[in-house]
Amino acid sequence: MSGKSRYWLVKTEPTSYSIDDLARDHKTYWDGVRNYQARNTMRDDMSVGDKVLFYHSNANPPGIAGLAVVTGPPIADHTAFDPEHKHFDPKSRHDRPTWMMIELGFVQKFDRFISLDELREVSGLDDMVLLQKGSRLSVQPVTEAQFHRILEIASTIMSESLTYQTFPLNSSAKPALIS
DNA sequence: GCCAACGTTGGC
DNA sequence: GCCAACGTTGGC
Repeated sequence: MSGKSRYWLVKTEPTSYSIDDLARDHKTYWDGVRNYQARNTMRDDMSVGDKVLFYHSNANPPGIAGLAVVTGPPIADHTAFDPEHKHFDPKSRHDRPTWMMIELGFVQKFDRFISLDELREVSGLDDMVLLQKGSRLSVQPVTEAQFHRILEIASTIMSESLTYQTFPLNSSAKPALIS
């Protein structure tokens, strides 16, 4: 096992595929990525078990909606082979696929999403790829420290939401650590 | 809808 | 290899 990041962030427009869709499907192929750097990340660096922040872009507000996990290794993105498909790419051939995808499994939907504004405000996340000017990568690395900082924020959010309930706090209601 | 910041394409 | 034109991303 290499020393590369085991934490990632993926972007998706919720109108096309949201955290609720992933919760419903339990897992999904992360197809349609048509950027070489993102492709390389999926092909070369992601492995089953890696932890993933699930980000809603072009949303109101944009932000991290929950957690996912890599459940399937990189394989050819079959949508590139289908001339009828929106993401068809004639360059990609079965014997030498241009585009790859991994499979993602649902872990958790946050009670309240962590908005982009909030991510910019809190400490410890200044270096996140997501927050860099002009950053548009749809699959990007996250450091272990950044990942745990975000779980910390999510955990605070989860306990805040519990204070509105009338029954006793249930300690198991915190975000589950995936390991 | 606007538009900044990229990434890709293709003529040369 | 250069770079202008074009297409896309994604916040606002």
